Amino acid sequence: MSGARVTMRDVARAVGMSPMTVSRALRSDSSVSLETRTRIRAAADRLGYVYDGTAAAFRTRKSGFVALTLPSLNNANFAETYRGLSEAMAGSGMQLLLGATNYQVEKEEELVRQLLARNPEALVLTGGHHTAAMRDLVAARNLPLVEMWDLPEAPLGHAVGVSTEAAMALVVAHLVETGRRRFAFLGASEGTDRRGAARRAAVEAAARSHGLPQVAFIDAGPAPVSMRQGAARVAEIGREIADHDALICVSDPVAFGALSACARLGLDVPGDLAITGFGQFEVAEVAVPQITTVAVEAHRIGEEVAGLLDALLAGEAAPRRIEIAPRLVPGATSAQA
Amino acid sequence: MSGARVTMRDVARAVGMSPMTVSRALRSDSSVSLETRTRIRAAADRLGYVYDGTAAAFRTRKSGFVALTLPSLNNANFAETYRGLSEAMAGSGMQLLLGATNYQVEKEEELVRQLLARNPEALVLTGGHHTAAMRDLVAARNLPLVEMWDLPEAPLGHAVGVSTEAAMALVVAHLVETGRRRFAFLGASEGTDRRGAARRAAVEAAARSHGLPQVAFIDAGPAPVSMRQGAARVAEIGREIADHDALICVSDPVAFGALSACARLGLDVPGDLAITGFGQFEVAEVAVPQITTVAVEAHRIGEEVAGLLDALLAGEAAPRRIEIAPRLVPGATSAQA
DNA sequence: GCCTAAGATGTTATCGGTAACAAAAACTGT
DNA sequence: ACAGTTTTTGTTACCGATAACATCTTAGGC
Repeated sequence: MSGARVTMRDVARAVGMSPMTVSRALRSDSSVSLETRTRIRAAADRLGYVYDGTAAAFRTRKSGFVALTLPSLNNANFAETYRGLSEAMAGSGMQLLLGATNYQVEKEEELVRQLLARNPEALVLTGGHHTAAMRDLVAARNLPLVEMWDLPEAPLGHAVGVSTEAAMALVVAHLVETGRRRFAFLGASEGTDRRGAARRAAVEAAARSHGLPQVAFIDAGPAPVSMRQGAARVAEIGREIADHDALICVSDPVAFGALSACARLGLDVPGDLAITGFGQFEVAEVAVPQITTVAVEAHRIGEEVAGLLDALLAGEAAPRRIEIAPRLVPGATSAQA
Repeated sequence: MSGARVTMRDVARAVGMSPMTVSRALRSDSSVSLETRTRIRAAADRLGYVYDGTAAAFRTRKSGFVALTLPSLNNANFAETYRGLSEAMAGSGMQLLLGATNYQVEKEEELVRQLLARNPEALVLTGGHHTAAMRDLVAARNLPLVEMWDLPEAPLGHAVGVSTEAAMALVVAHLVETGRRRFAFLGASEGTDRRGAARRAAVEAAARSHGLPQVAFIDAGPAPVSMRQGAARVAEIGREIADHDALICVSDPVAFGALSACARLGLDVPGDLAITGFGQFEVAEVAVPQITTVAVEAHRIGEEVAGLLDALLAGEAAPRRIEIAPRLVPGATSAQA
């Protein structure tokens, strides 16, 4: 049952070979004969041997960890990026060490501290905004570093992400084409969501370049904002929301909330008001009417990050910024006015 | 920058003491005199010493990890449980090591192997169904083990979860009260989703006990099934779906998909058909009409698991099973017929 | 046959902390 | 002042895997 743990030595004894050979065999290494290898594998299974990564990490001074921060797990896009990353890294022997920041930069700093204590071989951060202390922390380590989703002009290390400007320009252009000009942006309170703020700024810039009037800002409360907040805020405003003719929402869940509230208010979408979201969440496609959104290849972001890491860990050169092109997915919530 | 790395031995030499004393001083062991401790701390700083957690983990065989498997991150309930767990464990110095199984038991086994390689001090699994090899694997380790969400009669270790029977009985009773009798269950294909299959079985049992006719099964395809699959399947069936008078969906996202499809088909919910979901996802509350669902305190499951782990890691006794009571949240999709 | 190259396996010595036990130094009360 | 405690420091022996180097086979060339 319990007893002493099974080590390579035990496996070695069982097959009458040296622990070194067992080590080589289990790491699927070249120089062990096929027969020996299968014999060792079988013995290991039989004895219930489990590889001790801690010991290996200690000896080789390689933790096998890639540390990763995400704002939240409960977000289809981040979850999908995680999947892409984890699938693409499956063969590499690296393990992901995940932490959630709940959208707070201070939390991120603390989290990164904890993650660094595990001696990760690389660090992947979501977002391009960090505390100064955090930047020092990672600079001192001199680790391969990738920021994702955002696409800073000057990344701390490398970056894989979407140009917010490009993405929001698509939305604004589309709304202009379908005849809208009085825009409002629905997102989280000032200062609580950098990514959202960047989207808003990009919308404003695009609106200016189209010669549109000032874009109104509707505050849905502190981040994270989702369906509930979107719905509540629009419900609170009531039918006056239709003084605008397009409501650009910071994300699809928020857009869905707004859409629901409109339905309850008896407003016609897109007749009285166009609504757009961001992120191509499932709810945008399934909602009635289908919500206009921007698709970002979340899974591919993960894959590209994995590719970068692969190169960086192998000491190869790698592109500093990888831009993932956003794509407009026109839905029925912004059909021709 | 860096030459040879600075170890405790170097620090010890610098202050003329033994490495053991340095070790104690840096861990703020009370048995080191204050003066010695400050002297050692100063020397460590001066020399640029960095504590090697890997070495400590290796020697003490305490990794400070709690390993955790989740079927998917992209699920509000699991994400919330993760949050509950991680928040409740924040002070304990333990770190969560997460892996996603994508709802496959074979994947779970492989994943658990990887996680065990990190010498976690406890293991938390989502679900109560595992491969035999996995059960052996964890039995051999003799680790504190908690299964969550499901509530097996005989847990491998401990369990925190919801009684599926109780939950689905609430739904069935509610539908009977509001005048429905011709039930259909919409969920993933046979054999691809244990948790879903259990819900279906529970619905059938409850229906029998109410003397209702056989519950029809509508196959939404292999797990995981979500909004898209629910919508597609109902769209495919068309208006005949209303031959039933209640559609019990395996989850809220599926229910929302079904609801959308009904809207597109011009069916009146709840007039032509009642719809229920499971899990109190945000979409259930925000959808129009609001979807009847079953609330499970996902965050609390995480907290309770953390409490259990706390006790188990301290070597204290702990309850074998903790049952979280489900609660019906009646929405408009099942209003009185 | 003999010799060399390539292939397969073995030996030794750690990596950097810390548990367990041992001992010296500093107190305590009588 | 001395035995008994308590506090502080030291010694020894690992934890389990693997890098580096050494050794033994086997195959093939001449």
